[in-house]
Amino acid sequence: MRHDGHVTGGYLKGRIRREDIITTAVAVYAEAGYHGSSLREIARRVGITHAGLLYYFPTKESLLAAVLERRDAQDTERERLAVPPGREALAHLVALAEYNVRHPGIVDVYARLAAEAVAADHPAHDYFERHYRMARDYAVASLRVLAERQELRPGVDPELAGLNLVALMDGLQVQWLSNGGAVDLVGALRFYLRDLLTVPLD
Amino acid sequence: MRHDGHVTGGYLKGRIRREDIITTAVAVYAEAGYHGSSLREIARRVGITHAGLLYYFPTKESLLAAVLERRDAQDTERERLAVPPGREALAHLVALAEYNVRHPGIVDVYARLAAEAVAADHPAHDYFERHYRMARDYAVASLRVLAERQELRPGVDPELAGLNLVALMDGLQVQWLSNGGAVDLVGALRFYLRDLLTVPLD
DNA sequence: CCTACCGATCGGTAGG
DNA sequence: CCTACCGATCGGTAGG
Repeated sequence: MRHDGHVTGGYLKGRIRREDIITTAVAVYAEAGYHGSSLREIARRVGITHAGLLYYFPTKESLLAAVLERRDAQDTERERLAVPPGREALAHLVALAEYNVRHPGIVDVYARLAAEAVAADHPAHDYFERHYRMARDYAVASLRVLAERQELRPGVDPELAGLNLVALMDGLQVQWLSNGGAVDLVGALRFYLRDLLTVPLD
Repeated sequence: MRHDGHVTGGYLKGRIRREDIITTAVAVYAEAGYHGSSLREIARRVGITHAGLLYYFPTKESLLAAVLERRDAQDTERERLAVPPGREALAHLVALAEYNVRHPGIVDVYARLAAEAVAADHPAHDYFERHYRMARDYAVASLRVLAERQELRPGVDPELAGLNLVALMDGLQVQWLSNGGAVDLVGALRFYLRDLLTVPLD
């Protein structure tokens, strides 16, 4: 208990401050990318100095790592990716796209970082390589399940269609961002999936 | 004629130097993006100082504009985009993808710039918005032509399939770049088109 | 968490 | 095209 009557709660204030910094970093990354963002700008929005920020995250890279970790945790939580591959998983994919369309900031960071991280020496390169591989495997596995149940249109290769599904979502996001949301991202995704299946998703 | 016997050719040397600078800029953009590139690094590779580079391109932005202009000119030349929308146009798209796969550097610049230019205040923003719109219109028009000839699989909406085609090419490029070419970009594109048509492309 | 600082790098300009 | 410079900004550190 401090003399002003407030309880600091041990490390609680520190954890809140860390979360605050991460949230702010996401917003700044969305505007300027990772390389284009400065610790000073992020710190300014949080209300501390850039040296103060470095007290919580010792390097610029460690802050990026924290941003990516939190994103993974949130995705897993929200979409309950524990859902086994299959029809329900594809429905979740559409739900995720719908969520993203309502939260352009998230899409923005992601698209920007993914493109930056194409460079092999980018600090997020391995993260995105892993992320894409997992997304592809999940999509392919889901389509394989449908194929076994004869719910996939004849001639559709689960391997290639799964790769295309992930690529399509990515490409649609970039176009959707580029022209300020005029592209019907969710409609195009639904069309692709409906066209692939013999039994509609919903 | 100079005393060393060489002919400078009036403005020829200048034009060659300009081309040299643009070519070098493309390579550096591919490695570091636009914002991440410095005039000093580009100038160093060309063998002049950054102040010397600014003699040819007065600002960093004007160099970017020159890069994009040359890319457009080359695309139009190589793929003879004068080809009217239709079956042949789609075949050209596959040929372009095959060409790109053999020239990763070009894909790299493009993917990086497109993602950077998502930001409304990026100097290449308008360029990419225009580029995407033209690509979409061209794809949609081509699919409409096929639809009239009953060469499109029933149920395929030319509007959505055209949007998806452009998005797919973009998304495939990013994944292909991310994992060092292990993704079968051309195969996936061919599969998508074959699946769309009732009469094979080739 | 802050003040104060470091070395490095940036785009651009002056003046030739 | 170059030398020499400017003001601004960067990530990171010392020392408290």
